[in-house]
Amino acid sequence: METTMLETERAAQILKLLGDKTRLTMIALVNEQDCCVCEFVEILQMSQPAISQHLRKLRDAGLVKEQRRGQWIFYSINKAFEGYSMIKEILKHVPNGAHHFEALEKAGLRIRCN
Amino acid sequence: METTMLETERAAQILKLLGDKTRLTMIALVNEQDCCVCEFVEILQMSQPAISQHLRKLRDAGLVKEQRRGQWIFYSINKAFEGYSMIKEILKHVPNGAHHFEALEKAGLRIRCN
DNA sequence: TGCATATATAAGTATATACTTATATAATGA
DNA sequence: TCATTATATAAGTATATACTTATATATGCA
Repeated sequence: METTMLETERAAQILKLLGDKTRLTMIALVNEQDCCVCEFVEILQMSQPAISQHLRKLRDAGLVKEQRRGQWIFYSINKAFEGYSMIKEILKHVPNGAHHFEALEKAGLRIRCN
Repeated sequence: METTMLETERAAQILKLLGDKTRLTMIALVNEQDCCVCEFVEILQMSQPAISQHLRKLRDAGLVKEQRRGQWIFYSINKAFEGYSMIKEILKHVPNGAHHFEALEKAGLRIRCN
């Protein structure tokens, strides 16, 4: 696994984005699988505009990508992002996002679209 | 090297502290060697109170330790900090602090005290 | 076409943050 | 003891941040 070096200022920008519980959880989630906005809302128990605003920050900075599938917009982690290797390391120290999806599945709230 | 897991909220707190160029540079510096306040001031070209206030945040959170040596107070990285293993990984992606000390040395501004 | 659902954006607001200047505290050395 | 140096703290301020509520946009479906 390669280690991409970042300028200090660039690294600080990325760390600042991750330095918020909501966004850090979001990244842990998309690191597991693609996730649509309404799923974020359900998992994080926050208002839809609040979720959208966090996602915009992550997308604008390039950490995540968005893709429309029908009426839903799915977010995924951007593996081409220059900070991706640092993010992956950070995520090794943070609880995995998978259990959130399992809980959603149990509650029947997981979106399935093709 | 061990990987200490953190709660998401705790990890976010730490990342937020590192999500500032000044503090991230400070951590990169103390990861190399102990550093006193006037050296931080010289290297970072910021006012002494601004430096002290950043150091207080890092110390209060446990990322760094302080130790008085005569008239100087030296700061060092706290290897016993629960987030230390994550920080070490992050620093692999960030420019090393060593060149700053070399520049100080050249300028004759490095403090030597025992 | 028209309504419902999913998402984004805009505007407003309370709080947090990173500085500034002024001052306090602590150690050194004449 | 007094002046100097190193550092911390306090108070003030401008800006950034993370929400809120209201509204706009886009898709799907009857």
